[in-house]
Amino acid sequence: MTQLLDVRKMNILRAIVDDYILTAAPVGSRTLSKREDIELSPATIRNEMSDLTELGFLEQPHTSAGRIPSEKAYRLYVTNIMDRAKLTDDEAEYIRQHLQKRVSEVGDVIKETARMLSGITKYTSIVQKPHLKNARLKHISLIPVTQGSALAVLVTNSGATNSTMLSVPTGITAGHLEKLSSLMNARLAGYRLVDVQKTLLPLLREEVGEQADSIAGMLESLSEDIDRQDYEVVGAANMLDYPEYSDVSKARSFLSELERGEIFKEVLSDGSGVEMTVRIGKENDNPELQDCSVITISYRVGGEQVGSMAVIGPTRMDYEKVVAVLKCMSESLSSVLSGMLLNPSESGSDES
Amino acid sequence: MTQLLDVRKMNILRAIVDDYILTAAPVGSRTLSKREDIELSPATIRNEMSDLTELGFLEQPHTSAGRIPSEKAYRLYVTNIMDRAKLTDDEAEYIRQHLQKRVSEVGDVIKETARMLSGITKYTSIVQKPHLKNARLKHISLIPVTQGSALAVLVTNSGATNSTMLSVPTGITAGHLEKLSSLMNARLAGYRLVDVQKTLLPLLREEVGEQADSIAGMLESLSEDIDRQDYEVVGAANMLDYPEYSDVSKARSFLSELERGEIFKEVLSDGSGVEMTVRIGKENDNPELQDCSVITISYRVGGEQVGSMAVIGPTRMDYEKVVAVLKCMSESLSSVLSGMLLNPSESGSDES
DNA sequence: ATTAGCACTCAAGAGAAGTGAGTGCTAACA
DNA sequence: TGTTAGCACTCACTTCTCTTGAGTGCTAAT
Repeated sequence: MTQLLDVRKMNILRAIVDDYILTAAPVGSRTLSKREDIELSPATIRNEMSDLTELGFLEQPHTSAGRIPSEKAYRLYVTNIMDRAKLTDDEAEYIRQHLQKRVSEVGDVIKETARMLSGITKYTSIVQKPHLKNARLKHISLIPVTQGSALAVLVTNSGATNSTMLSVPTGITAGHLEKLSSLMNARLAGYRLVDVQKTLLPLLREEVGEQADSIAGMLESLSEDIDRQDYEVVGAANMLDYPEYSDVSKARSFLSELERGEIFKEVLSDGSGVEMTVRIGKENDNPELQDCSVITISYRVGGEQVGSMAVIGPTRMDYEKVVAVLKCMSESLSSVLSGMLLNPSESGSDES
Repeated sequence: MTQLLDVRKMNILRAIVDDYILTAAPVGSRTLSKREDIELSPATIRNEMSDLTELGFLEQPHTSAGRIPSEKAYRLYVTNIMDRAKLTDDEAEYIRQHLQKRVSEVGDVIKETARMLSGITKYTSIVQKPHLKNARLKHISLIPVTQGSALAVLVTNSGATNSTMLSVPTGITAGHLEKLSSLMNARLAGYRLVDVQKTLLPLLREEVGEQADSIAGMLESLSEDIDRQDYEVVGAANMLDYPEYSDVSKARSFLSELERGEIFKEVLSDGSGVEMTVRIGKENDNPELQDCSVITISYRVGGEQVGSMAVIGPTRMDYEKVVAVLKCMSESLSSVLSGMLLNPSESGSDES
């Protein structure tokens, strides 16, 4: 798909991107010619740079400034480093170790993942909590709380749990609840929650007979609860370290947008099945992200994709590092969660 | 306790504080003399300002600038507006309405409270989720999840619930869990959770006999869970709107500190029983808050204080508004939560 | 006791000049 | 023909000086 650049142009382009990622300042020909890996005179480099500009890989803020990479250049760059990106064994080990220290609650592991992700990359990280849609219902309890409310506790076969408050209509007694929950266990256990939600809950409504109407609302909010998605965001403040956000009002609008929370749906949009996606600058729909890059990767529990995580940084982010860290983090989180949820006594990547 | 300033000085001081809160710029004598509520010549005002400076209520950034209020001045100011601060009925109604729209989960109500708090004040808000310490245990369920883990669900007599994952040592069967939970229900129900945690859980350990050691860990993490406190923070980005934080590095360190989360303990420190506290500038221990003011108020469920909320803004925050909003918000949240938890079918301020 | 008048201070803004990193083009060179 | 040295040119940035104006304190008059 790409007009292949000759080796020399490639080298120069890569050098420019590398340098710009580091310094955020336009790169000039003399700077490049001083590098060890480029043995050309400034003049020659200028000629090549001129070509690269014409081809759309470089941009010039103004005549007398150096060049900065265009988004097209980043794209090419990313394609190239994609496979190369890998952490050293030490770093990978560090991540795995740290993640396994916190093996109590799923929520804590997610939080720690987000923390490490932003701690290592120095960018902003978002980690989605595992959703339950594809998990199979193992058990449901309806625990009466007051006369007007009950707690529904879902346990899935992957060991994930979720509880939500239901408001119980007057007229439904504890006895009813007990019957309802055993009916649910009989009918729904073993099915994927997404099926429970879409097809089985409505069916169930028919079956309960007289109280059908009163119970409808409860089933509805149960269904809503299954959809509920939650996120951990860490390191938003990191963005203030980059000259891209030295303008306070820009920083402000970025942070506000993050806080609004609508970003998440976009950023972590499944891309169902795709391992990793890289969105560079304008490739992001959200205007607030148009001079950011977002790299997203999914994670799994027992082979099943249950959530994703992302790193958001300026377009000139250190793609190689971020890609490498994300790969490793996804592996580690997948294995830790699988260990916790499927096989809690020991930590392995066993499937039940 | 205070050397009473004469009426004129008071007026001038109040005018200066008012003006400075609005503009964040040093206030000069001419500006003041133009105000309708002050009928004095600039020169006279200068004399008074000179006195006020000597008394420590005003500061001068440099010779040829106006004056800015000292923290001592804010203290005095706050003392004066404390009772006066009150929302109009419309505003109060608006808050109550909005809060009651979201009556499903406690978590949502807390989140909405934080949102409104920062939305109305334009500062940063922190709202603590209600803690359970003083609630009385009504019921506890231990639900087996996998062979190695179980979910403990606490239900209190106030209707609050909490669930936490426990890792179950090998050798403890579902039967054991069932016995344990009925033992717990028999022994612990009706006691305050703080007592359950401090005295009853350890006692229980003796009673379970042979498995005492294996179960100890579970009881331990149950106890930890009761202690767990959680917060909603909203509007951190608002701070970037104020010239106080136009310096990016200052903004950065503030935001980082917020994200670290240690602030919360300090900010929401109970002050058990105290309704409202105002900490101005250096009165805050945390260095990152030393040019902020923090106003904290507690809220209740059924008369019992169960959490608090705070607004953080620059020292020149609009104290009157913040105090008023917090008062109202505390009332509203208390009544909504009491309604939800104690008497879920209708929304009143009834006690069970 | 208050105020008008005046000299003084000082931060902030507007130009003006200098600096330096960068470019593109041309001509010489291997 | 591809590479490089040389040179004139561009333009953001820094530094400096100058001006402006909001503010002060002090003194003398009301």
